[in-house]
Amino acid sequence: MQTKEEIVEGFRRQEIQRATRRVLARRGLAGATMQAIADEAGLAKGTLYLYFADRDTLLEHAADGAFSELLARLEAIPAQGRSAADTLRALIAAKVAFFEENQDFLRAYTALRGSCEAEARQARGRRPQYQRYLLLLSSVLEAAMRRGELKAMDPQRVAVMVAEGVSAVLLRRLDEQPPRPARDDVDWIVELLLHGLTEERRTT
Amino acid sequence: MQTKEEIVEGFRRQEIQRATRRVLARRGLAGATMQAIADEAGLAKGTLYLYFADRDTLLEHAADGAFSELLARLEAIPAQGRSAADTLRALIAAKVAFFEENQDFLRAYTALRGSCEAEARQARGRRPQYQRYLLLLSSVLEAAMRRGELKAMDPQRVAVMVAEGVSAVLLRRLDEQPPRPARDDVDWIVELLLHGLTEERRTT
Amino acid sequence: MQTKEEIVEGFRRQEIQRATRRVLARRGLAGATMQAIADEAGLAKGTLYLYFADRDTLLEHAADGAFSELLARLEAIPAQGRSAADTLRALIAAKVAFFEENQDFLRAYTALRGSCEAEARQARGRRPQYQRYLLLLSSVLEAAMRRGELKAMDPQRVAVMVAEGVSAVLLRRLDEQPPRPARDDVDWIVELLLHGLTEERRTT
Amino acid sequence: MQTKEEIVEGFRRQEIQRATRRVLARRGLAGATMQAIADEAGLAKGTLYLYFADRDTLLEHAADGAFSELLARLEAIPAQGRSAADTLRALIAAKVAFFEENQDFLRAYTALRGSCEAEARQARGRRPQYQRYLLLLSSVLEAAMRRGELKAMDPQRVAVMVAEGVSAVLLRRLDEQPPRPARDDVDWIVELLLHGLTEERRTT
DNA sequence: TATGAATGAGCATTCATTCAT
DNA sequence: TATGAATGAATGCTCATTCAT
Repeated sequence: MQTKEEIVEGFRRQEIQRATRRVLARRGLAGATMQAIADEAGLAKGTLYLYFADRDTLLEHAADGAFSELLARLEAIPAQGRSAADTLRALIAAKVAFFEENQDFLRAYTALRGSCEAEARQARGRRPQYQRYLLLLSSVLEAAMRRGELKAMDPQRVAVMVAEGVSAVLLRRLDEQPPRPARDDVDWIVELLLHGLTEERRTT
Repeated sequence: MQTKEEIVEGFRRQEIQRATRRVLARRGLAGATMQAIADEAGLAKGTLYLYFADRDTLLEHAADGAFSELLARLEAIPAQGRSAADTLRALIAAKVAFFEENQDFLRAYTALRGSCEAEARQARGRRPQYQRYLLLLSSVLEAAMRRGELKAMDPQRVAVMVAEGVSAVLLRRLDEQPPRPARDDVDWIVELLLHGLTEERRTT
Repeated sequence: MQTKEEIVEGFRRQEIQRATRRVLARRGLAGATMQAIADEAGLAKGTLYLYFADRDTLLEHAADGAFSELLARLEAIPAQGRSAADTLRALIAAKVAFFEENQDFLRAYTALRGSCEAEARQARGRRPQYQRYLLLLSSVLEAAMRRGELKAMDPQRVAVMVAEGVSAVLLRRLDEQPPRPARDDVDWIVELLLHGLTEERRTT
Repeated sequence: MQTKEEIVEGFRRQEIQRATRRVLARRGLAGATMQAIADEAGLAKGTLYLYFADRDTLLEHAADGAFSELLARLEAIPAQGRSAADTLRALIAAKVAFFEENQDFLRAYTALRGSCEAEARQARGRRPQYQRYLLLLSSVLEAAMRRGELKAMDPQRVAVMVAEGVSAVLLRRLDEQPPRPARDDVDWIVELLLHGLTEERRTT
């Protein structure tokens, strides 16, 4: 616990990451030049290199930072003593809120996935936040399946589908003009996920 | 109908677009330089500018071309005299096949969405293929709803969710090593979409 | 023999090399930026890269070009039917003239030998002009030794000493202000090389 | 004689110069960044500026330091009561030893001569060690000439030739792989310098 | 004195775009 | 129409130098 320096360094890194996300949001991936980021952060270009090895690394960390925050929020949601439906609803609502708040950044983020370099590194490290997110989802699903609340299905695959489906819907929604309040969609999505499209007659 | 010239021009444009997609697939967005595309197309760099105003335009058209093809395939699927479930299955299967065939290009394509310029233009034009795709989906859904095969829900929103959910799952699946045969997932996805996660007892 | 293009390319390369040598002479190694060289050549910076892969390569070729010219002059000197002393005198005189003409460039050139990259590549290819130069010298010496005109010594080592000694003297002389006419030194150097420092009494 | 402070300062300067030479030897001119030198010296980058005005100055002093050492060794060789041949042999042997010991540094040093700034300053100051070295050599030569041991020639010019010839041979030898023991060459060089290339018949 | 975080000018290099042929 | 040599703006990155502590 080497205080002062390490803490200051941590803050600087955070600030730079935040600035990066703002630039990414405002000007897109191509517009996120080191100069633009430095300006946004109120630092000199060279200073960025004291905290991040190169542009790719910085961009990656900027994304990681955002996803870590989302993960933190999701992991703070207690699953205990709640129905799967409620937990799912809570998780999705949190995600919706997060996407609303970070919509600009997320829009640009999609682009990162196409950059060769970044992807190569990702392929190795496999963005751990994402794995933990899937783990979180699938364990909630699995528990509910074991309790008989949900159908027995492969929880991992379902987790991917839920995660990605929701992300994609939310992401594409960002393109809509004007954006309608995302919160409206939570019930909707949950309903679809739980009961599907078919009108089913339930036994009395 | 201004024959010869226009037709030749059309072919050239197609060829260039295809070359662009191949390069995009092989080398990523950053690697898709005008020189690389020209080489792939067997043309000189300058010639590309006779057919497309600039790089952004070319990239956009290259993407449009691919999506037009997908759309053509989907629109060729007859909805008449089939259950909604079957139609949905057919549509999804076609999409899965398309994603399989174009996986490399699609991987790179995601990156396009981060470029400022392209997005600005997109925001205006709103990629018409996508709109038609949604229209196709939602009309299938709406018809089924009217027939009582599916629950009454807002068909537009559901269309978005289905479209995006499926796309996202398929897209992310491309990162998996080794990729498992996508066809396996069709049933799976259809089941989830139609019946949801909940174990429902159906009336006899 | 693919005329036009290849010839034009050859000329351009020559021009660029010459410009490089002028810049090197005027502003030193550190001052020989790509921009400075481009300006001197009356070209755009980017154009240089059409002819040379990178700065290091350009610098190396610039040097090679100069030495090739020196070598050509030396190889044009006939050794046939002349005394070793005369041939040696002619070779040294030619070298002196060359150093006079290229003094500024040569001053800067010394620096190249310190650059890691360049040296690494040199270590492999061992600057062929230099090898040929040594070969030329040592074969002249060897022939004279066989004829009994010169003492029997290892001609290779002597060649190195003569080559380097003369080069070094001429090189360092360039620093002298004001430079005295180098031609004066030819006799001097030849005398030293042939007879040494000792006052010897020759038999009648 | 302002003790303490001045002495400590002197030591620090020496240490920094030595560190600089080590870095220069190990990493070349371009690799000798202020950071690398500071690390090698175990100091902070900023501290270097307390002892040397800027990088150029430091590099120059580092070189001067090495040459001062060489000069000290050479000046310690007594010329009294020895033949010119012996003295010359001793001087050359000492130089050979010095080149052997400092070969890495000397290799890098050559590069310094290409830097504009350094050269400009050098042109003015004319590296005093070099002048003293030439003086040393030429006075030895002159004395021997006066005693009739050596031919009457311009001792200054001969000194330059001897100094430079030997340096150059030794310097280029550093490039040879594998390096043969330099000591072997002393006799060789002395023989050439004293008696030249010509086979002379000496009177009885 | 000593430090090292911050600076920003400067460099090599790339590549979309133009235009004379 | 087609070409590809030439362009030069723009970018990522380095490193000598400064200065608040």
